[in-house]
Amino acid sequence: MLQVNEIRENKKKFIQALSKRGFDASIIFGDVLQTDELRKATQAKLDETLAQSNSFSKEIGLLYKKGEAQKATLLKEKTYQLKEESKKLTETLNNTLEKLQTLLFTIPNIPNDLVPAGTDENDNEEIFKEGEIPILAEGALPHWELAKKYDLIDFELGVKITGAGFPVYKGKGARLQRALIAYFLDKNIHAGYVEYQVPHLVNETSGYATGQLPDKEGQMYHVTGDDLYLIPTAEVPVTNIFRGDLRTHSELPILCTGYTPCFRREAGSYGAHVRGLNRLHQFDKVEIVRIEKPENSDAALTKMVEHVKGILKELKLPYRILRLCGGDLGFTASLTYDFEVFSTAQDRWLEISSVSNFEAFQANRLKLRYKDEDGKNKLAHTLNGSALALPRVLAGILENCQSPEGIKIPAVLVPYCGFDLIN
RNA sequence: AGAGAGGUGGCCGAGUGGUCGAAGGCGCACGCCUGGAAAGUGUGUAUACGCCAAAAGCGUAUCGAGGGUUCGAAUCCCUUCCUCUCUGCCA
Repeated sequence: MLQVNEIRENKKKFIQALSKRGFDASIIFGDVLQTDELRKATQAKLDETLAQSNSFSKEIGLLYKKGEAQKATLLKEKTYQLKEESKKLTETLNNTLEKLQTLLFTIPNIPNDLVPAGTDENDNEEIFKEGEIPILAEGALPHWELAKKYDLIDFELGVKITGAGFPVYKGKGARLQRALIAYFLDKNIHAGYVEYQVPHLVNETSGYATGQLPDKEGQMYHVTGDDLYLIPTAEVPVTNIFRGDLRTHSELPILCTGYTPCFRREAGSYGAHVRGLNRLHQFDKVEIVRIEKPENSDAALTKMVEHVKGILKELKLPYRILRLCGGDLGFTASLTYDFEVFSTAQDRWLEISSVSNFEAFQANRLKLRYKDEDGKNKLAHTLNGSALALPRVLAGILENCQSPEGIKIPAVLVPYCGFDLIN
């Protein structure tokens, strides 16, 4: 959520920046500023009314003490009108505030200067590429075939138990999953992130605070009996740890990591692109989250990108980094880098990580602030990224590391899973 | 799930209708004292919004949240959330 003051001060700049998303903000900004003016005026009037009524009340109290009940009764009469007025003003104020909030909720974050204009993923900018794309032997298989061949993942069993998109991992498949989680967490901890284990269901307030609600209501599984949502990413519970906090500057930056399963309804897409592990309703992910001072958030994003690069390099997976264009940028993000691993057998890139700076957008909803060096309270910046999402990393490993002898496990994972070959 | 108790500032804790944003203590900050420290002592120490160029200052709101009664609510009433104790259930 943007701050009204920022909109007022940077209206032109923001409209221009938002146009990179294909979002025309000119009308809604006008609405916002107008509504805010009304809010201010109403508030001022209300404050004045209440001030007067407060002073009368004090006087009445004093008069009673002095035993001058008659004078007090006279004064009481005067307050009735003020009361009426303040009731009306309060109602107007509440309506205005609600309207303002509703308006603000529909405005996406301002794209960073680096964000290229564009409408969809074709306009994303490739900024980095690393790792060799292996030349696979004749008859190389996509991961879902490999998973079947080596009995690693049972998709049908998941359908039986739950439904499509809920795979069952088995034997070395399950062990590899567990190894990846442990490996990622260790890498993150080593880089200074503190590990958290958080709830997998969150309340409505948390959903609003990180921006999943109301924007992506349909994407989350809703447990109606208790009015809770299954988390679509650890970002939600982890970031909400800091909801409402007022920290001191010396506490920042705060670095967190956590493993959770992620639940996504993802209605809409069919065909080969959702086969196997490509798109699931439940998958595992290790997330990193940072709370930063505004002046450091750009550098922090770079650090996160470098960190993820380091992991992929160790895994020896061919990958590239994309800078998302305005049209592909998430609602709450200001700048996002997507990591994609190359799936050789499918001959396509698969997204495995998304690293974003949300600047103050989330913090404003979260009311996450810190006291800076001058004692001023400021909104912090929040960032997060996957390090990493499991299924497509697994797909990448299966497909790129396959050989006639079997699947050769990347060396860094061997200590974690306890085997170096799947055959 | 049932019965009871309770939610007050960074923390502890007083406050049951009137100048209460809230006693007192702890903590913290700054100063005094000291050769230095401790002790002692003085001052200060919430957040949001608004007015003001800004500071100072002022106004308004906030004692879990929402609503009500009242001229006036931390204090009374209703709803709701949460915590604790006992009972029940349970990995």
